[in-house]
Amino acid sequence: MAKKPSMGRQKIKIAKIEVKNHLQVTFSKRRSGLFKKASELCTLCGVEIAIIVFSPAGKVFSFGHPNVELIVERFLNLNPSATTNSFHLMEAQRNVTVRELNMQLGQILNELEMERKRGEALDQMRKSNQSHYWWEGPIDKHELEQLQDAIQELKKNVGGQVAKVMSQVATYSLLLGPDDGGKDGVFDQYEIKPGQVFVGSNAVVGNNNFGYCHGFF
Amino acid sequence: MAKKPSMGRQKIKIAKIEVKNHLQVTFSKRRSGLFKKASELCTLCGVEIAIIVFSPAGKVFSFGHPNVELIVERFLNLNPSATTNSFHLMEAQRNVTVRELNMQLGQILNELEMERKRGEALDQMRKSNQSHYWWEGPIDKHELEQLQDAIQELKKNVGGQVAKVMSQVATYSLLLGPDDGGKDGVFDQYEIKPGQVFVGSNAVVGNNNFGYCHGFF
DNA sequence: ATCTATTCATAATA
DNA sequence: TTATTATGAATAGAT
Repeated sequence: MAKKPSMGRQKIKIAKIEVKNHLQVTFSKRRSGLFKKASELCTLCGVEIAIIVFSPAGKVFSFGHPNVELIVERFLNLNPSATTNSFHLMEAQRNVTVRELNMQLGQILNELEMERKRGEALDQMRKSNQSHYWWEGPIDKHELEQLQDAIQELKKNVGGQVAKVMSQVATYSLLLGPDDGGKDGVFDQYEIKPGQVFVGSNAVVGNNNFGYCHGFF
Repeated sequence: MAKKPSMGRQKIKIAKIEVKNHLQVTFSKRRSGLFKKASELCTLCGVEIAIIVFSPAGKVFSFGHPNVELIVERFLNLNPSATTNSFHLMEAQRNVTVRELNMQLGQILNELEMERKRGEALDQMRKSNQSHYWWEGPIDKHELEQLQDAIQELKKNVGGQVAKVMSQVATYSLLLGPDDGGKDGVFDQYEIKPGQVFVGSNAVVGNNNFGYCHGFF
């Protein structure tokens, strides 16, 4: 039997591999190689990495330390640009605004409740005024004072609340800008079948323990 | 001059490099190597990749083809779990909240309107009593009308915003599908200084043209 | 950043 | 997919 000396690794041109089968093999090998390099970088340098790969076959492979989501989240938060950006900014802003609006609404409701109760006094008064000349009788001045105070309060408090709310709304509008209609969700042309989940690492030299990985090896 | 035969590449243990300077050098080299591998994988296999690296120094480096955001977005959309998920939950809750806020607003506005009318009645009453009673206050119809206008404005503006927000949220929820509980936002311990932007690729063998890259080399 | 001597990754093949 | 092996590439250490 003659030896069959493999040609060993041959130099290749970095260009799209056309032979499907060949491509699949190369993809598999290089993907695992890439993930291994990533894990080594994590361990050696104590960095945090996320890698997401969409294969032409429509599979998703990902590697992440400590996990993809965490890193992606961080990236999106501190990278206010493009699509992501408007979305996240909006999120944050809306969050704040809604919360505050809610609080103020609560206050307003309280004010209204108070006003309504005092308003009852007005009703009573008017009723009694119908039956006789109110300015002649021993009118309950106290009630009227209360009512006046109530109105003043309403004006002060509710008016203030409204002003606050309005200014917030104005700010909100400013931040959001003139309703860009906002595009939502991006969709890919692939048929997506999530890769299997892989937890921990094997086949990785060293004592790495990377928590999260899709389609590793 | 005697030759100085370098030891060449030495085998290293895959473990955290402690010598800071050394670590920095290794990080730099391996990061560029990783990105190069990634770009080659893109070209060879026609895949789409995003890599995000948080250095211990708090810098962010990223590589993406066609760009990081697109891929990350896609990943999050088809991977509604963990962190991502908190978004959904938050969205849903907010959806409810906004809806309720809207209702409350409506009610409040109605009630304010009623109170306003009552206030007018009081005003009339007070006017007729003007000459007789000292407790006349500085409350007048005009001010109440201003308040009404303010409320009207509020209704218009806030109402519009709420409607927009709600429709967006609804669309978002639909796209993302049903929620399944999740943890909340994550924050990192690093001081973040975004890396420099790099567009295009150099030092990459072949004719790759990757559109987006942070801190490449 | 540059230079080797080495280790490591992987193309070809089975 | 896994294994083999000869070779191309990446890189640790030093400059």
